[in-house]
Amino acid sequence: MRLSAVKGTYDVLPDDQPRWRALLRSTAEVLGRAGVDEITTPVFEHLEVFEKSVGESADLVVQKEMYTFEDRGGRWLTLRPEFTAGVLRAYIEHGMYTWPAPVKLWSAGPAFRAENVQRGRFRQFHQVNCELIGGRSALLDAEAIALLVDTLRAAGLAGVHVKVGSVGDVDDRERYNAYLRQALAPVADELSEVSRERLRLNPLRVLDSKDARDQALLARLQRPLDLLGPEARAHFDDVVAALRRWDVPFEIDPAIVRGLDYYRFTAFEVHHAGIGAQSALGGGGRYDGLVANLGGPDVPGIGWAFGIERVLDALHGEAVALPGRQRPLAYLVPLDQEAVGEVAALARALRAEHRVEHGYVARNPGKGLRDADRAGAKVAVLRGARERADEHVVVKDLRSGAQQRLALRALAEHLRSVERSEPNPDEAPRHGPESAR
RNA sequence: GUGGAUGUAGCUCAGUCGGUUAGAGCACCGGAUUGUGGUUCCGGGGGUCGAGGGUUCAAAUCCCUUCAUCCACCCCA
Repeated sequence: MRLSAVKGTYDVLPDDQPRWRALLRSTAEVLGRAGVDEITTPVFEHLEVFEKSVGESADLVVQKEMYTFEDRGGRWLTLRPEFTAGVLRAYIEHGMYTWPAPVKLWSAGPAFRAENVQRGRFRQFHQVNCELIGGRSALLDAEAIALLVDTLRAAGLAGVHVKVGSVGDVDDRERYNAYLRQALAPVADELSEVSRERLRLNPLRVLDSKDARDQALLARLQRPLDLLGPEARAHFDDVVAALRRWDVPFEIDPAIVRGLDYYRFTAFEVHHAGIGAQSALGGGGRYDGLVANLGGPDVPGIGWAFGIERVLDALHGEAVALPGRQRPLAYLVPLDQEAVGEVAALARALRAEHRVEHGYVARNPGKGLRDADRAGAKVAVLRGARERADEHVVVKDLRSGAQQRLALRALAEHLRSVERSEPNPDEAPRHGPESAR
């Protein structure tokens, strides 16, 4: 049987690479200006890193969807299903709690979950992750949300919908769960099967129901936001005030819910309408207590992640112009055997400044120009016996068809002027978050 | 784990009352054009019709099984 990529994995082909690079470049720019430094952590960690991060309530599902294996040394290792746990492990391991707070870190790379695939959901997927660690201020919550929005905008996305809510503290959550059980008990028979099951296992998640009748029943109920304690309420109000002051567009979602229970206070999601059922581009929240769970000091933090595949999907849907594969400025055609070596040496010199390709076997001009055309070059440079006689090359502009004989030593300057007159789109400066607004 | 749709050339697809050597467009190679490309014209290579089994004189087509892909459910760090 023919070999194929593993289910849920895929290849990023050359034509797609510039889109990835552009997204990561603008991300690094926006986050860097905000004082967020990049950190790269391993793609696998000790199983315990993820076990401890999800805590006791480690949903069986969550465990089941981790790629865990035993290595030859008998260590139980897990391919990261998310970034936060690994980044916090590094934060603790390197004593970053002694650095001036807050410590701001971002990362990008693959993550792995053994899920069933559908649009926007893969088994190896890629995320950009950002953590602001070591501060309780609501300004950090607002900054995190603003950075997520700014990053997506800098990537060129317009149609992002930001939902902000709060899951409160531990007491708030317990209180709301109790309220839900009590409020829904009388109408349990009218709930969908899925929601009845959720009510039993994890009442909060009933709020996520996609069933219209469920939502009708829920409409009369109080939302988590309505039952927040005074501390969480004040924190949330501060976050909202900061976002409004900064003109960050968002809507309050009083029913926002997180699957894992390490989240405290602020929770947020960013959605996009054009990417199918998995409409979340990303999301995040505050996780006071997580660092302590992982064996570090009791340091609070807030973080988010977005899915690179989903953002690229959304960009495609918005028909945002994205760079394609880079094309050579010049393609050098050897017209005889001796010229093969000559153009190779010439290309090597010209590559100090430009993308230059060349043929590896002697071609007649017809074939050679076709090669140059297919390579997508702006100009073709021909070299054969006639040119060798007086140290010239023939330079042909493949767009206009204009052709000239040029002294070999004048070629570099000529190519420079071609490049100046029509810069490669991939090298053109991209707009920043300001111009995207 | 569940449901639906789809699997035919490198890519996008046509081809079902079962009936010659299975087609198109794009891509690729060659020629028209042995020192001038991209347009055009002519020609060519390329197929276990996802796989296995069955029915039939005859299967891409009908039946069974299986695998894969996509979308959705479930779940969602």
